Amino acid sequence: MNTLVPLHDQLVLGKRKLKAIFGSSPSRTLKAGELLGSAGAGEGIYRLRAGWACQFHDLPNGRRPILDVYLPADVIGLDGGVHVRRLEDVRTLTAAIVETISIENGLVELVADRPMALYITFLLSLRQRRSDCLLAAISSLDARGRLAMMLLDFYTRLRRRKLISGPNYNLPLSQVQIGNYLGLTVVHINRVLQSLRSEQIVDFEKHRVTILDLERLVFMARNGGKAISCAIGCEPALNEAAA
Amino acid sequence: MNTLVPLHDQLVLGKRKLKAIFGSSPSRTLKAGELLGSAGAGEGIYRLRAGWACQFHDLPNGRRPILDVYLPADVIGLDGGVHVRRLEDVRTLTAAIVETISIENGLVELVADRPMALYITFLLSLRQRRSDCLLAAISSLDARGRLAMMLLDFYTRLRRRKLISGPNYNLPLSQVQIGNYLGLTVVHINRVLQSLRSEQIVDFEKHRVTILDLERLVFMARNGGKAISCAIGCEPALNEAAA
DNA sequence: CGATTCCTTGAAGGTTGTCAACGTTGGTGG
DNA sequence: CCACCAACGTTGACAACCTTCAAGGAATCG
Repeated sequence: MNTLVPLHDQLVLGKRKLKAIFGSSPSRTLKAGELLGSAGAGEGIYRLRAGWACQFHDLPNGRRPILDVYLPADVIGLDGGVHVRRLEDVRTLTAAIVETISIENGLVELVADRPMALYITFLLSLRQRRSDCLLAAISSLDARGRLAMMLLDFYTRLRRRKLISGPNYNLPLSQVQIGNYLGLTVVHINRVLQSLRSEQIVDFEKHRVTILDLERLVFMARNGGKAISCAIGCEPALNEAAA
Repeated sequence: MNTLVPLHDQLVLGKRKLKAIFGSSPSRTLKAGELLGSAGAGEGIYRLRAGWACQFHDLPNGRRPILDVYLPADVIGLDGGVHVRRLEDVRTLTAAIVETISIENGLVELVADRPMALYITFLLSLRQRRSDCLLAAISSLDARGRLAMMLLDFYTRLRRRKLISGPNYNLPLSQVQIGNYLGLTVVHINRVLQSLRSEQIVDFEKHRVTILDLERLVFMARNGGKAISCAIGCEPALNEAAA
């Protein structure tokens, strides 16, 4: 544990460096629904200066589940920087400003710097962690639990970045897209959203989320929708390591 | 694309270096069901020289979904190498031999070498890709599709590493664990497995998988269980970029 | 041999999907 | 300004997939 502080310092340094590189990179303004990798053939590395984006995964099935949702300040495309093939595509959900590192071997150069290499592995593990949480939620929570998880996730991420301060935020996903993200159908999403509103837990209207009862929302995101009479240890705690 | 070959060379070099480091690291022999990170307090980086392992995610719910399954030669714990907190734990599924890089800041040192840093990001993106596929399967395939996906995934991974050559392999997961991996219950896994056997598609008995009809299995892993009368483009193709 | 875990089977019920229709919204062009 | 269109939201009825509960049998291990 004695080497933990220098590690942290290196991460901070790497973060700063990467930010500087993105800052001096060309930035584009995109409208809602545009592909991030539209221009060139090769994959790039992106950073959302503003706006939301999301990552699809095309199935031969015809379905297009959403694998991840990116918020302002997120870095996109670090995975896949080494791969050749591409099953996914990333699209903006809103109008957005994107900073791009377009060099084909961008990752090769970034990784040459040790703090930045560390920070990149850190970012990759963050994305992995998001996938893990979503996966856990989808495979073991019912619809209400998943919805609660999603709404809380966006809420805490926005809050941590100081993009919001109150109990409400803008969620630029249609109900169809929410369904594709959570592995449910529109119809069901709609019904669950209504029941959540009628129970004064969350309100989602006109792409505007208002959290009415944070405690119950947290509880549902952990335990699923059906009320479980829990004896011990159900005190909701919202602490997340903000490394 | 002109810089692609050197990138590939660097990856090969990084792979070799990492393998060498693991080779000269202490290796332990574990029995089935043991924690990988049992000994020390800090997290380590592991490599399975032999045996299977899997990663759980504890939910306050009481459930323990399985997030990933590791096969021989897989590297474990690169994600989380930077994190402090830990929601997951990794356990062996069989008796196993594990090579360990136990240094608290192992990742910091590894990343200092550029080819190795690149290879590590490559490994991280591989794991991410597995999560993405599993997520896509769980959120948009029915039980038969998910099971087909899983069985095919292990099959191709083992085949690519030349650990098997025929149409059958050893799968050290109980039906309960398969359920936790695919987001289904034991009972249903059991029924679906039986129907797959009765239809001469796959046989799973005594932890032994035998693929009887690869073509139909691939089709189900892509389109789900219910027979869809597809007009065009349903020729199953098993090509995967073996980067 | 006992004990535990695992597999198996049945019946009943619930959460979710499908289908279909209609209302709403927002943008576009005449 | 209005008509049109497309995407999105909403609602109901019904079916299907899957879960839950319960119990008995098989396998594994000390």
